[in-house]
Amino acid sequence: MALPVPRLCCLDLDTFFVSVERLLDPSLKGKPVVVGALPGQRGVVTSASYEVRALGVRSGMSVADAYRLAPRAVYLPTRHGLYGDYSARVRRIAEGYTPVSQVASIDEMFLDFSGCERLYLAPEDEGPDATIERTVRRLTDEIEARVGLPSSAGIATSRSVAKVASGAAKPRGVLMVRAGEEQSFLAPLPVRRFPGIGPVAEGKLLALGLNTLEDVMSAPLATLQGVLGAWAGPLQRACRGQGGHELGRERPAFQEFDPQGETLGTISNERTFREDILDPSSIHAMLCSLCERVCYRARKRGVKARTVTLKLRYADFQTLERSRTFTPTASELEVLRVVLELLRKHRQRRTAIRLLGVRLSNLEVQRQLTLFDDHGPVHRVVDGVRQRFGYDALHLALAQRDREHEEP
DNA sequence: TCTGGGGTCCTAGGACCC
DNA sequence: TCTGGGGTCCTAGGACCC
Repeated sequence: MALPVPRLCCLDLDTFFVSVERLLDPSLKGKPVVVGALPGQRGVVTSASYEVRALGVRSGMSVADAYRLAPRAVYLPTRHGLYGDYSARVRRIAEGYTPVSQVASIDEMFLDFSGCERLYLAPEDEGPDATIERTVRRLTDEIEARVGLPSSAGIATSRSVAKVASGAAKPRGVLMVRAGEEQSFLAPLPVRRFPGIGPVAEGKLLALGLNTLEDVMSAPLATLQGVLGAWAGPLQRACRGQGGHELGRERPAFQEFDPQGETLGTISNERTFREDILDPSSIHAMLCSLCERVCYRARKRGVKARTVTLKLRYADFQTLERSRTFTPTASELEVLRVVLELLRKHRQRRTAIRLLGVRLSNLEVQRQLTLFDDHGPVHRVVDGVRQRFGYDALHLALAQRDREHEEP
């Protein structure tokens, strides 16, 4: 008896931020829309409608560049905090379809339909592939009907091929790459389309004359290793459609949740100034505000950080990060003290500053709270007020000043 | 009018310990 | 007077993703 064919599905919302903005303002439908920042502001495109993509606008490019290509488009600021609820609604629908799923980002998730063929079998289906394909189509239809958001999906035997397929299916498409057809599907595509190959790896491959994924599949392994190092082998196997778990970047997909192995990740906030600054009080106020923000998030998650990192970007874009590890904390005053020390010690140039950031890492779950062993009465009161009246209800006095530097 | 903000993962060198 | 490795932690930086 043949082994069951794995059926991984990558579900991806089409032009997600633009689609949500259109949901809230239907007059945007059919219009060229760029989400990112207003023209004249510092920012990059975070979502571009198909109308502006036709003009060459791509997510990631500066809004200034986008404006040159599409001056008549509607420009909207990215409203972080608005999109999460829509993402969660989509997730809940999708999770009703398979027992095993994994969230990859705010607009992308993976579903494992392996072994679900019989669950969804319909009389008209011609084989298990047709059953799964029809089911995924039903899922994207349901998302559109109930949430109002268009999506696309790719189905394949491996995670990375499913991901590439979902991109090829857009917009509003479902594309299945059948077992054994992975290589013929990937072969003609440019190398950059494969997940994990970014601008740097692309440049190296092109310099070797490797332009398509077929070139990568058939290149001698030693050649690939010469430019990509240890990653070459797993990449080549993944390009051949072999295995879904070998890529280092891909955490073992669809594993059981393991609380022991679960990493607590990092918490960071950073901010680009509207204009580069030198004024010490503005710098201080911004750092104060960033420390407040990350510590508030840490306390909400019930974690303390052992490592604090300061990020500093000068006007000419030179960027450095300096960190220090010490006893765990989630107190903004302690974090601020460290951050100011790092700044004093490592800020060598008098060049104006473009961006400041604060990151908490090496996170630890807090010990069991007792009456006298939490973050202290001040934090309890502050966090309580914020819970009721919103984050901006209270700030350290110094942080106030920096609010004048933030975008409206 | 160049270049956001939130992440993950990997590498590499040095310190330190056994 | 010379000379190990292995393991772990810390720091800095870079590639990549959405």
